[in-house]
Amino acid sequence: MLDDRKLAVLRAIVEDYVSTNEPVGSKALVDRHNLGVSPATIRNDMAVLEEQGYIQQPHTSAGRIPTDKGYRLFVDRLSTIKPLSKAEKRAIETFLTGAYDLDDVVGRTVRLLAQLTRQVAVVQYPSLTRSYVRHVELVPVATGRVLLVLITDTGRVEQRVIETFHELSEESVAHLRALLNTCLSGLAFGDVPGAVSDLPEKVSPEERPAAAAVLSVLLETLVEKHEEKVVFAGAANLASVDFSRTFRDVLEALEEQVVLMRLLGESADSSTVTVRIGMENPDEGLRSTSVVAAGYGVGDLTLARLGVLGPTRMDYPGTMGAVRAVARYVGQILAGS
Amino acid sequence: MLDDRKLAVLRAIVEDYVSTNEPVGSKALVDRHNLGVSPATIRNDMAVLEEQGYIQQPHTSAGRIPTDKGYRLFVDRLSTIKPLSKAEKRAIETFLTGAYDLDDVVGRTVRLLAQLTRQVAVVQYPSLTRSYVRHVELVPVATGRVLLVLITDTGRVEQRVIETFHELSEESVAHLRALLNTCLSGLAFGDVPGAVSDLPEKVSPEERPAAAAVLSVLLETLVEKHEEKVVFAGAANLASVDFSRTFRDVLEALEEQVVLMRLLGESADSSTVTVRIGMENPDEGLRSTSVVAAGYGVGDLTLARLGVLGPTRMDYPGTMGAVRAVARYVGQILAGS
DNA sequence: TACTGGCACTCCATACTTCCGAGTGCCAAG
DNA sequence: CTTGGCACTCGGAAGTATGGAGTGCCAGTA
Repeated sequence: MLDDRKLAVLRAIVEDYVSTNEPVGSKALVDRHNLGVSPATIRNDMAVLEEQGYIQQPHTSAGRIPTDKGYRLFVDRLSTIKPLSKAEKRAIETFLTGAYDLDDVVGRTVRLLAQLTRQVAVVQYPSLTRSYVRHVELVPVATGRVLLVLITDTGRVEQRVIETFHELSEESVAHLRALLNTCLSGLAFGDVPGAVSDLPEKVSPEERPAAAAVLSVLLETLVEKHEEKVVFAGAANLASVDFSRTFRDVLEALEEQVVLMRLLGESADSSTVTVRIGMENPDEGLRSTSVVAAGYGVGDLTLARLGVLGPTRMDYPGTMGAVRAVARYVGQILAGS
Repeated sequence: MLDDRKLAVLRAIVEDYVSTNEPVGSKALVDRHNLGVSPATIRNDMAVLEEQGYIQQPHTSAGRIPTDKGYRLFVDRLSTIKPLSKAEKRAIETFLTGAYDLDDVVGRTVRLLAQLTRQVAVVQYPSLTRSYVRHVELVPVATGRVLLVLITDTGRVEQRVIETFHELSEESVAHLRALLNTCLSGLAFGDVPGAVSDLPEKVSPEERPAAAAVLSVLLETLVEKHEEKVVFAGAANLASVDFSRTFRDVLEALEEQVVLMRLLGESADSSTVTVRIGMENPDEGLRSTSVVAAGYGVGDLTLARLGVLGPTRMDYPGTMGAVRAVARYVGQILAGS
């Protein structure tokens, strides 16, 4: 259906359009790429490509620009991920080493990715579900209130203030803390719910309501809150691209945690780069953008995802290379700490 | 120099320009505000105001718009802070109650403020220097690495991974932890450096290097890192206003922590609202914006600042009201938890 | 002295027109 | 299947009115 030359034409159109941001015509094509044929031939090919929905013209008698479908074909079959240059790799390394806690790792990563791709970068915090409990700390902060601090083996620290309603003595808190630690230390997060179910029975009756409160918050923290945390950076890079109303929509979408989460999509295999183009995006305001994302984690374990958001008119091979590289390095950093 | 009517004219110009975003002429002025004089008289007044630098015309034969100096006079002498409506107050309350940790409080606050003012909100995390140490936790996370967790009386939790270089036994860690806690619990952060100076001498020689590493990180955490943390929200609100190149500059400035810090300015008395207009801003990219900021804290103690950034053409009374109100509520929330 | 109406003038926006050229589709010939 | 030729389309740039909001100034009035 599409012979080799037509594919070459599509590839050339995508590449030219990405770099010039102007509809590309048949003449310009034969000039810049040495396809050994005349413009008229290219025009025939383009007519076919248009009929099949891979390219379109903004108005009659203008050049062609790729459609979402065209980009999709380009990404799937016509391009290969571009490895980073030596300099870029070095930049990643120097930028990411020296991070001193998880917040810092994530923060640096998102800024790095934004800078590298000159687009908006999005990074999800590593999931807790695959982590192990390293330590649980319970600290009274006021009467009727204790602070629960949860430390994971990946160095992540979670905190919640808990209303116990009943006053708790120092000893009760200490007791509860000891109980929790012996009960939970080393446990995978997923196994925690099962392990604590009988815990209230192990404490004296007057401590029981407080223990129940602590437990309910603990479980809540584990399952609910944390898949959600996502940060982004590089919004300024949006300005250079396209503005108009789109632009406001995109910014609004970016500030919605929920949207941001969906943006990165379902977890695929670690460090496989996935691309979502234009209309393929779930969110309304992002219909004119593309998302390049990859999972990252330690070993085979995908802990979370990170990615880049930009205009559909984007340098896919380069962006995919950057995303893949950063995802790998972050994995290494996490494994090392 | 400027009689009452001229001041009234300036006020009217500011108000009209803010609400319509169009240069305001003499005729429109007498129509909308009932100053009891003719347009010609107003023109004379405007000529004087222009000569003194309070207003200017974008081009000959257009209406006048306020200059930075004009806004300054307006804010200082011609307007009063507008209290929030009942509904808005209720909104603040419902929005801020139910926050479960410091991150959450700050996150909600910044979103609330952005929504309330329809501008970009900026919130600085409460300073640590005025806090007290509630608890110190030391957890080994890998050989040669321990995690230091610092819990404050305001419920803030700080964490850092420390390279100890030497391996530490469980007992050593426990010993160090106990030592730190007895030494530091209840201490004001400012007093910590003095209190720990002789601590390395209290441990056995083989633990000493590790203890030193822990201490140096501890001190670093206390003094350096934390004044810095600032977040913002509502960038989408920038889009509606002015774009052009300015816009990119502003976004870039917002993503720089350092700039963001300077933005809020020096700490004045708690809940006194300060305004910085246009050129008064320290940062290059923000010369066409104004910042309305206030300190917040518990009681007389100013813990940090928060504020709003918008175009110089801004509803100052309303924005100042919102900032002041939010600052107060946040103080209450912090005091309560 | 302070205000007012009148008047000539300025100049920005807007709309309308013209015009160029890049790009197209189609066709007949190689 | 490819190619050169050709008539056609149409968006964007550039030029040209035109209307109206707004100004500054001045002479007249209270």
